[in-house]
Amino acid sequence: MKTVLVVDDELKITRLVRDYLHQAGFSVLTAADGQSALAVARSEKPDMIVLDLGLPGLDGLDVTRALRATSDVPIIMLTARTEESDRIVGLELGADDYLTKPFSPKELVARVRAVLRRVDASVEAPSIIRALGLTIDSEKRLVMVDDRLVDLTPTEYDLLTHLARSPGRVFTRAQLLDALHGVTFESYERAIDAHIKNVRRKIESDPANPKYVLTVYGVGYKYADA
Amino acid sequence: MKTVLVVDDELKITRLVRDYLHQAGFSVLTAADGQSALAVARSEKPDMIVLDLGLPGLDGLDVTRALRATSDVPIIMLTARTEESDRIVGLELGADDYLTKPFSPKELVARVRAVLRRVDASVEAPSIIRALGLTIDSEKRLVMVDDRLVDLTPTEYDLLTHLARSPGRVFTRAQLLDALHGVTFESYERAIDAHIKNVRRKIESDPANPKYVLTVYGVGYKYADA
DNA sequence: CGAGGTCTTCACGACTTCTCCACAATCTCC
DNA sequence: GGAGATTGTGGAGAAGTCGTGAAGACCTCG
Repeated sequence: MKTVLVVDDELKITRLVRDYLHQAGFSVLTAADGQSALAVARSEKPDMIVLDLGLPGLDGLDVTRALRATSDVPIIMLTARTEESDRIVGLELGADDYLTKPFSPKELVARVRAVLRRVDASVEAPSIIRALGLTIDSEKRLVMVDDRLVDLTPTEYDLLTHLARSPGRVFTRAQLLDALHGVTFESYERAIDAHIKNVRRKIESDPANPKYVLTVYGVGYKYADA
Repeated sequence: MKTVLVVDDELKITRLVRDYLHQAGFSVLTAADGQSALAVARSEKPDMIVLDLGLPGLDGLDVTRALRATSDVPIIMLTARTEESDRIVGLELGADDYLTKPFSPKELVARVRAVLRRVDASVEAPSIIRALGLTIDSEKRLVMVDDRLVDLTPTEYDLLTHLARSPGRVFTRAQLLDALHGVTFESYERAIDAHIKNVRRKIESDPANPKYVLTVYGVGYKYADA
């Protein structure tokens, strides 16, 4: 799966973009300023970066320059309509595409796909996930367990989908919270347990001996892989 | 594969643009003056035309007029920064986008893609949609529910059509706003709720228990699929 | 510039879901 | 088997979400 780093100081925008990209099947990281963008880019090595030019402190052009010194990760720039000269400088620095704000998120997803396709041909997100007895249709947001349709709340759905996308992979509670809320929030990790309980009650025939959503003692949870 | 005709009298520019478009996977034709541009456009029927306005002899606006008489091939205009009035005339004549010189070739490629995507998307849409009890004739913009003709406002019509084109698929409010206006922030997502309410009042026999336009709690809305 | 229709925004109540807690059950390791 | 840590679980209150009527902003056309 491809990872996209989204950098913008407006929470509303990062959230919107994250949701769209996530629904399009990308794994999404976010950062709100230039410093942390560079840090995340270096440690996580995303497959592409969506970068707002108008950042406080280290701005988007600085970030582009810093990145380009060591990497040719594809970059899509977001610019306010008035920053035409910035845009041109950005393209000269090696950005791959740009969008002016306000922009359509659908358009952004299309551009992200287009840029990634240019780099690597295999970028189509499967909208149907199958794992053991489970089938998830992410367009319709339907979950079937052994051909039985299950009714899940939004959080339960997101949690189960996240686990089932990577069967066998173990997630900590912190990672799952992050997947549900985007930001690693100061919050009660054991809220995850409550959602796990509810998911199990709905999909497991014997919730006390789960077949699908398994506990990894001392670490977290995973979806079964065989 | 899509074919693009590039018209410019400066060889340096046609060559640069040709290379970039070619690398982006397009087949490229070139012409250096208005006369030959028209000739090539007629014989080769390119999928889109990139046209410099400042041509010797028959200029870009003349070419646009001549083309528009018989075809609606998408046109992207290239203009010098000073020719603002030309640009406006060009857009009125039916150009699809424009770029001012000097421009970044990457940017041009992005625009070519965007314009082609727009055109393709509108071609795919079938003109009559049937879904459950609903029939939509998108040429006449008529909606029938159980053989009863319903009078919808433009926004209501667009909203319902968007939902009904993909029965069962869940749309977020942001996606629906995007579909209605192409933009999603700078705007109140719950405006969608108001339109949903109005649509339901017009098409549902019991708006409090809708059969067609359904709420997906915590996510958005969908059109029923079974 | 005014009238009619349309769209956006707001505020409130009804409802659903999430979070958090306390305690019980279970697991790990010695 | 026992001690300590970790996880399961029911339930209550907090937080979030949706439906709705009403008010005003915003067209658009005569």
